[in-house]
Amino acid sequence: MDVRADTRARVEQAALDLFTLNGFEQVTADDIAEAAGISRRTFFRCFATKADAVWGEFSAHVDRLERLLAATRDDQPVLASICAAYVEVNDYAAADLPILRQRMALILGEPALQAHSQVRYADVDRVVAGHVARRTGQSPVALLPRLVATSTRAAATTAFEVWLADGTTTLAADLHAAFDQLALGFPGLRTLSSR
Amino acid sequence: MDVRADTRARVEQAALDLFTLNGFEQVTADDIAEAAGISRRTFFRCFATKADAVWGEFSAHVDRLERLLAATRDDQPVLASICAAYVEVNDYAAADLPILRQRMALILGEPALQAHSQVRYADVDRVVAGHVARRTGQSPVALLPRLVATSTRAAATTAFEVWLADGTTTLAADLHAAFDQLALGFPGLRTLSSR
DNA sequence: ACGTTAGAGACACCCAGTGCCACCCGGCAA
DNA sequence: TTGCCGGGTGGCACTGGGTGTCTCTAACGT
Repeated sequence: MDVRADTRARVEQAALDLFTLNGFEQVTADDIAEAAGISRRTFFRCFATKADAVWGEFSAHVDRLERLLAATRDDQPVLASICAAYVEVNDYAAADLPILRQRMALILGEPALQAHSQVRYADVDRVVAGHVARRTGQSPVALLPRLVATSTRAAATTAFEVWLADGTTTLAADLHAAFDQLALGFPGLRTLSSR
Repeated sequence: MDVRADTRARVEQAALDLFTLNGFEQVTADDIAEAAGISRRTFFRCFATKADAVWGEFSAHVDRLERLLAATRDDQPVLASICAAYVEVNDYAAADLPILRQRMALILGEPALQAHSQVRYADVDRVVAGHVARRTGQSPVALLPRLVATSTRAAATTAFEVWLADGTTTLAADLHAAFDQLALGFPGLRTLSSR
């Protein structure tokens, strides 16, 4: 199983490189298997779908987000705690940033991966909605918890897009900028045509 | 082509009913074709994918949303104009509500359709972001236009979920409730544990 | 009556994903 | 050494979504 984890990482990198080079749709499972030196069947044992090869250990990130939210203090505004948790969970070492860029460029750029991402985001939303529900005493399926969950995730995704496209900003800074707009009801909309 | 549109509608209804009854994944394209009395190949000429059969004339809705946004007056707050446009474009006749419920229950409930929806939503987001960009003089790909687009869409989707789950509320009322929370920076978060 | 053309079916094909079985190899008891 | 066992692997066949292509037919104008 040590070998197994190693294989998984090797397959993942091969897939990432092929997807980046040729586009997600153009790369077949056979291509990845061949590049990684395994059989097609083994590829699908490492990753349930082609798309999963791009997401790495995402469920671990969701678990970490959940723990971070559970550990927040109650005197902190709800949105601030969510923002801090998002920043914390996306605090990568400088050495890991290139691979993060590669991953996110695929996820945000390839239609098939955008589609798949919705399923992953649903897990994130459940966690955030649960946090808001706990803090406000509402049901997790009520309007406010759900709305906060989806719109904070929208903020995070948008911050990622801007970070990816710009290249000069910090992910943490972009996340804070997006959350600030959201928490204040889009004050940027009130300074019209400032250009 | 009169026949064509007629066929399309018949196929769509057959697909909708089969999906509702047996689940999206369980129904094959052959099943739908047989139920509609056409060949499998013809089904895929009516709808590019199985998922598209659920969405009907969605691009027409997006076009209508775009026209509604273009027609808004500039002295109206940006968020208010977007909310009004969303309400307007989702103003169905009472007779059409059952089929809308059926459609949305599938889209919001079936994982495969949730995934597909992301691609459709991207078109909506482009339109809304363009509107915000025009109103604020910013680039459509800047943080604020994108953020407003994604979070208003999140609000609309959440409103749909609540409307669908509740059954006693009006879609317009739920949309307004969600947009109000968003526009005011979630005032509901400040009345903690009111239960 | 004649070609023309769009819609439909038939068929072959590609690829994602799954179930099943056979194999190989390291460990372990007799 | 022999035999058994269990996990990782490959091979293979199969289902199902989606596409390209050919053919047929039926409506159309002249």
